[in-house]
Amino acid sequence: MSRSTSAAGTDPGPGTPQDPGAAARRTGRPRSAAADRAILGATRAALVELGWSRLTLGDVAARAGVAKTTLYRRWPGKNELVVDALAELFDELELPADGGSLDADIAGVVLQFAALLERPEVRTALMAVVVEATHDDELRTRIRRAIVDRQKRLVLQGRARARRRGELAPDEDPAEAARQADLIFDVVAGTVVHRTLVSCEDVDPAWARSLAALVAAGLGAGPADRT
Amino acid sequence: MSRSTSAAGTDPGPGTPQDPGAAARRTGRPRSAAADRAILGATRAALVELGWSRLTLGDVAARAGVAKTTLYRRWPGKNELVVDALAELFDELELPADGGSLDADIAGVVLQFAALLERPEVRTALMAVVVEATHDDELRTRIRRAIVDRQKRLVLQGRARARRRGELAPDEDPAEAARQADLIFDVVAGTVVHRTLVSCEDVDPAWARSLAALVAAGLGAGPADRT
Amino acid sequence: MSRSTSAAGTDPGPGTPQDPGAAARRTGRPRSAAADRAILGATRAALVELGWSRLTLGDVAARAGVAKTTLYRRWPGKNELVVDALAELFDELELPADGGSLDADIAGVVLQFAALLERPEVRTALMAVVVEATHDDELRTRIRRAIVDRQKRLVLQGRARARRRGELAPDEDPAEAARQADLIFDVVAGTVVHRTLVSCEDVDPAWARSLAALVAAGLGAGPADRT
Amino acid sequence: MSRSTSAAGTDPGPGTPQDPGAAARRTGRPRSAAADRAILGATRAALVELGWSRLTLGDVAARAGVAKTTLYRRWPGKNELVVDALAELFDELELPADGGSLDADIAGVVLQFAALLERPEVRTALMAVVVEATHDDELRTRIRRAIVDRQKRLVLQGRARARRRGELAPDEDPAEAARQADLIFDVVAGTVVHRTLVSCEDVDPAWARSLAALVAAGLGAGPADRT
DNA sequence: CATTAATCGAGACGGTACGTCTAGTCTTCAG
DNA sequence: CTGAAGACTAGACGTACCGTCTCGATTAATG
Repeated sequence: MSRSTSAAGTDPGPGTPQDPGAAARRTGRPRSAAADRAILGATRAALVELGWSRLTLGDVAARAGVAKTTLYRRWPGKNELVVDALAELFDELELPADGGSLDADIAGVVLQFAALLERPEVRTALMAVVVEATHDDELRTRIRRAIVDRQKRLVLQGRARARRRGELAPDEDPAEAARQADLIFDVVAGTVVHRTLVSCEDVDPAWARSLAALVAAGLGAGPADRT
Repeated sequence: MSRSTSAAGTDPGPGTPQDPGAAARRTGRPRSAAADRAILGATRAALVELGWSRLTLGDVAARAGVAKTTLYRRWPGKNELVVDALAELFDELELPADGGSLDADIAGVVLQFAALLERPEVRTALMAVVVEATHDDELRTRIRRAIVDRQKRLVLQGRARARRRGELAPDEDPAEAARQADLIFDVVAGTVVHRTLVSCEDVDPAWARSLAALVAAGLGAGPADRT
Repeated sequence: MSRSTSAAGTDPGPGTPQDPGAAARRTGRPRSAAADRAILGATRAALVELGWSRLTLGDVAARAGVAKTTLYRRWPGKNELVVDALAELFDELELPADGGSLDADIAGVVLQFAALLERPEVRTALMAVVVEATHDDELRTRIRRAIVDRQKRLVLQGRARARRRGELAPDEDPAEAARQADLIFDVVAGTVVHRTLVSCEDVDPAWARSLAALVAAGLGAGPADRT
Repeated sequence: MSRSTSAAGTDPGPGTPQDPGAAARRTGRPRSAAADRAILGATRAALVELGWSRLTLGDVAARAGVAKTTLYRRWPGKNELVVDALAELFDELELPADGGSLDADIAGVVLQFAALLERPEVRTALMAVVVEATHDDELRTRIRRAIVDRQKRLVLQGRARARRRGELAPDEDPAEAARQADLIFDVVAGTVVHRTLVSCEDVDPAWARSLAALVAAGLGAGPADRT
């Protein structure tokens, strides 16, 4: 498990774990790590049962066996809490084993991302916090750091793998390459989200292959042996 | 203005204006059409200022100079009201003038859709109601009818135009064709939404052309027989 | 029942009952008189069971079968609510039937006042609101109007009766008379309160006669026939 | 300073200073006497600023520069803390110098007690703890020992002095004498409290003389044999 | 002098009540 | 019957204190 950002909450100040050697929080009773775990777990469970809009922090606290204050000490509100609760799931995203071709790799990423989006807690909450971030800059950067960047990494790794295989030409203009990677990311993630949330249809392997083919073709990736 | 669906709200039964000949509501004071307009306008204004989650119906009623009762007589709740307020904007979507090629047509649709999504009230509210619809079937149909189908029409019209131009082969398998149209729709709409809401970057013509090129290439639309 | 001040609450504005003929509250649903009664009754019941410091407005609302908002619409807080709840009891104070002598009349007043103070809701709450009024001018005037003046009236009536009987000389200096009435009032009320709350002993007729004798002697009241 | 009772607080068991010879607390760091003083002082200061109901122990601790733990180690709660904070002030009560007559002595006591009650911390807190004691027997005894008995002593001393002067007949029936002393105590203390808290008027020497005259007359203290 | 054990500051913890806000309904009067 | 006004029930909100607890760091008196 690689995340180290979240759960530091409202007032991480000096002394959060990723601040080693610093004059960490010396004094007072330390925060309970068990409470952190219980709260994030309870949040996901409540999302599954109630959905985003019926989720209340009082209920989360009760499920976690924790006082409301304990919750508010760590997160400023529902939005931030849910972002961190989701982030723990996105931690597990990894580039699937090499599928042998760009098509196959993309399809693998699509399926993995879709599997995440089909979890009811993600389905109900992911876009909800994105919507909230519309009017909240801090929340937006929190989402970017905790969730978006984690996904984007897969796109970059996949591109690198395809270049190694010779399916994609080496980057000539780095800015252009970044632009293209961003586009791919928006296409893959956006399409999966739209399919799942707006069109309300499941992502099956056939659909994933269609999308992957479309993207790969759009990238002008010839078959690997074309070199 | 072409819509005729909405604004019938809670109690559409007999008596909606477009229900001629029926034993329409005979008696009592008729509902004020001015109130309808004021409410939908106030809803959009409030969305711009407050965003989705801070929007309250009491506030909308106050802005519209209308009693809460009047509002609840027409719409069952915040979700439905906002869908109708957005729908008025989506009414204006039309397939842009023929750009001469599939690429150009797609880019035109992308830009038009992006222009809508960059309006703050749409940005904040569109996905919000979609999220709410996750647990609400009626709302989902309402959104589909008032918003989604209106967009999808553009995709179908664009495909038809491309086939007339000879860029796309005529449909062989109608089911396959529908599946492809759905994919295109998810790709275009999903990517634009993701770019706008998650990546938080504006859609400029260059980006629109990139996306259009990717989609067109993915469709296997060569410059076609035009070569 | 003579009171007409209370229960108008926070925002009596124009239109409270005692503002007849004025452009009274014309519009909107009128406040429920039943709720008023239920709340004040529930307040007294809760005081009896819980005492002042454990009394919570949420509990009062629940007992009254009323929402908390209904309660806060009428009273700004616990202090004011309790003052009005007590005031209804003090409404019933009246000068006892003529006892034939100043002594007897004073003893009657003492007993009547003591009977009120021995009710558990009064015992626990009366001085509590007085204490709160230490830092709250508005509360102080509310107490004065709703409770204190109602008691003081008895002193004035008793003095008048004694003068009619010839036990007390007619007032020569009105200012001096007022000062004396105030002193009597502080002595009678203060002593009974102190006996009841601080010394924690019941007021029996014998004690009442002792106090009455002391006060009457201090007033220099000869027996009535002394004229 | 004569008090030696308080400050033993929660855990007086073995080890309070006045528990000599016992197997007193032998080991460990002794409690800071400075903290005791700081806490009681901070309590009075906070009472002056905030009044009884807004006084919080967290605030007292902060003012005293002390942790909440330190405070709770010594006193079980707000009530007991405030009683001890007030008690330090009542320690200073003494029977004023002989005024030459019962009247004058009573007036002196009245003025002295009134001076105490006009201190804002006493005004707001004295009756507050009495009210709390309504439902708390332990607190009632604590108040009686720390405050009430200290005042009552003055009444007894004053009566003794008056008897020595010949203004009062020697006690015939001790029970009757006790009853009379209690009455006097309730009259003097109760009246002063009522004047100060309920009527909200200052006690000036003229008023004190009026009250003293009334009480002395009621006691049947003629100028006695002095005539 | 080292040990020992209670104290200290700091602050997290589970609770409870607060007073406010919003949702959606109901009740009154005016047109 | 509509519409404005506003009271109504219900319940979540985020905050404030309570009194307890867990830390690491001081201190005296004891050994």
